[in-house]
Amino acid sequence: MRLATWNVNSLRARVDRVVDYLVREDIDVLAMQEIKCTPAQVPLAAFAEAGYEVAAHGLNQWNGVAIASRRGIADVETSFAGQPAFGKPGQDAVVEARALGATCGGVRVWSLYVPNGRGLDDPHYAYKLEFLRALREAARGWADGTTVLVGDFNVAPLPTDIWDESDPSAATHVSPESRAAFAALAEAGFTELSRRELPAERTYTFWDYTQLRFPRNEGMRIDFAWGSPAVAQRLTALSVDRDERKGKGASDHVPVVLTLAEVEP
DNA sequence: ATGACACAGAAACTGTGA
Repeated sequence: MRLATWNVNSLRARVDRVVDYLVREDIDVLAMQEIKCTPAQVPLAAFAEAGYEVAAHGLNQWNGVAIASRRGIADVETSFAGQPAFGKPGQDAVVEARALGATCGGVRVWSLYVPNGRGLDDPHYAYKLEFLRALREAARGWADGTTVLVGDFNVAPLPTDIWDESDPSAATHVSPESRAAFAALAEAGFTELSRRELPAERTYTFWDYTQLRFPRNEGMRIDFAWGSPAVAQRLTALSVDRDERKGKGASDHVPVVLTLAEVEP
């Protein structure tokens, strides 16, 4: 099975590129983040013509997560137990569209969009840390299954995962608290699968649209795949599809794709 | 060349992203 994760930065703006990618790269399951639309607005026909079903969760133009699969898509959940809510002061807090679980081809897939954090003194930062803490607690109950947690974690775990650790726009991605909250997912029994498969230096999954960040390869590695032991055992390959950042109409993130050995039925 | 922000929704700008 080939399973990918991709922050698409608007599914409606990117659907042609996304479906082209699925077909060209022979992807079975794609977890998407930042679809920026409601389920009713998802361009289902383009996926269906290519043989994919889609489950989506989106409340408005912000955030939004989805999974496309040609291996079936069952038991959809639109949040995890304990997932925190967020709201501006004076507004009701809402559990945002940042997690979608579904079972595809025998693998429990969670498409995750961890809050950015915005700034170290912003309430959004506490929300980010709480989201990662709650995810860790929920994940303890998933570790004995065939489960992957994939998506945009908005954390650059190591100094080598960012072109410049002093970039002020990435303060919430490199803070000790964010890095500790990310690393603590291992306490739930999961393993981050990309680390041993990718070169350590300057292997990024995101490049800002501005300031020639992509041609200069000034990016961040913030999209990851955590696997339960059953998934980690089946991993045969993992790569970053850097070419998807090229050209007009690209997302600012690229896909991370995993190949899992098939199990005998 | 891999190239100089993009998206959505509301309203001709603002919020958000990282």
